[in-house]
Amino acid sequence: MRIEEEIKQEKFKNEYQKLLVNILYTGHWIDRMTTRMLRPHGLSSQQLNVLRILRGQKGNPVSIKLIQERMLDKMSNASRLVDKLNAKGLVERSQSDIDRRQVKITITEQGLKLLTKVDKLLDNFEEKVRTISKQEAKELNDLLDKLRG
Amino acid sequence: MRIEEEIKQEKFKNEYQKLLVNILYTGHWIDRMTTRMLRPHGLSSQQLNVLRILRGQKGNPVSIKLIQERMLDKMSNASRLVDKLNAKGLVERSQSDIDRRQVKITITEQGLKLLTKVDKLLDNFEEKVRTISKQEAKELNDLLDKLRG
DNA sequence: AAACAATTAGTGTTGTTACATTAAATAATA
DNA sequence: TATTATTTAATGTAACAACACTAATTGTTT
Repeated sequence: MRIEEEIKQEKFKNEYQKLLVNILYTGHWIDRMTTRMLRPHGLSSQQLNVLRILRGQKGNPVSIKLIQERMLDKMSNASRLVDKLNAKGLVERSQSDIDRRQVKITITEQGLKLLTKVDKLLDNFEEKVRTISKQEAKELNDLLDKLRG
Repeated sequence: MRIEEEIKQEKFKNEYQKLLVNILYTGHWIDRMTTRMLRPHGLSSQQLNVLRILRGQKGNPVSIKLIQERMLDKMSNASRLVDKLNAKGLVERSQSDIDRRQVKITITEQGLKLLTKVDKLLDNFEEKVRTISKQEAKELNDLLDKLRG
């Protein structure tokens, strides 16, 4: 559906302004979809992001700082997100021996299990997005990268 | 900058998953930029969105429902946003005569003035985005529309 | 007309985000 | 070594978002 119809605005100042709106809108759209899929499992999309980062480290403990750097939304409070995941038993925290400022976070078995379950759901969403070809997806990726300069 | 570098993740499951992440990331990026530009003027990006919708109606009074439909983020509380704008003297509200459930919102002179000031700032941001060609911007727009199905 | 359904705005609540600030530990420098 | 700067994590705060729910009004059906 054209962005003009989605937000019922037929005219934009130019193609660039329309693009900014379109990216924002599509981002919200993706966020909304994934949030809804995650809710029944008690996860927010940011929490999922953290879990995936931890899994990406193959069980190696990871500092809050590293999580922050890798997050989609860098300004969010990794500390508090980890708190919540910890309360649910999905991650564990321990003190670092080398640097006592640092905290080491690892994903638990339970966390990994939840991830695999949730991944399947999100695969379904990804399927829906395959209305564009692989080549087009690559073009989009390149253009977005270029856009951010 | 490539998305891989931005979030320090070198591998994605496939081009589609990368695309979802890339759109989310770029959306946040745009949001962050505009939020920062607006802050000195005491506006949030959602509030700006509402003001622009009102301006688009050329002074005609508009219901909360219409605002909601046209907003980028449809689930947000148009009521409360209008409250804030009203408190700042940027919009006015009155009761509708035909349907007493409805409320009519109009943008004030002050609101229009603020908008033109802020528009200039945002034009600067738009300039930054012109690293891609007009043709590429159009391609991006079309692909995003196609993606959402 | 009466009963029921739908629409419209507003509110209560919970969680999240952005940003500033603090506290503790470590690194760098005089 | 003592002092200062930097790094790391945590927290306080204000604003915003998502969703469910309520109240008032209007529309529809019998």
